[in-house]
Amino acid sequence: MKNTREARQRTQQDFSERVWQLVAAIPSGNVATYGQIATLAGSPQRSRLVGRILSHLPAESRLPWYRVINAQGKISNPDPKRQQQLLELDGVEVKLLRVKLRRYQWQS
DNA sequence: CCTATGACCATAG
DNA sequence: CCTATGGCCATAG
Repeated sequence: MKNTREARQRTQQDFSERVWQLVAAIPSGNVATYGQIATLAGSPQRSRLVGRILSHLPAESRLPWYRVINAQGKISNPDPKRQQQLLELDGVEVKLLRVKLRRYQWQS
């Protein structure tokens, strides 16, 4: 298995596509964690990259990025107000930027 | 190459 | 509950 720049980019592209696919599959009313998405996408170590990928979505994207929060159940988006509002439209309770994972975490 | 910086995470105190 | 720490990975300078 050669390790060319192209090959590396391809695997990262694959990862991104899986992330998009998985995020799109999170049902309304549920949330997932960055680590959960990374694990389901096949790379448990890349939770950080999941956040990066979501942060780079085009503004007009219809992907429900706001359904992804951190492992503590907390919104870690630097601009959390919009995310909280969108989650509440889903019927998810948010208190002090926090969601009860026990209740809302996506059981994939 | 090295350092700094993230929408992260688990663990320890 | 909080902060600190070490680990992780990709990108930018």
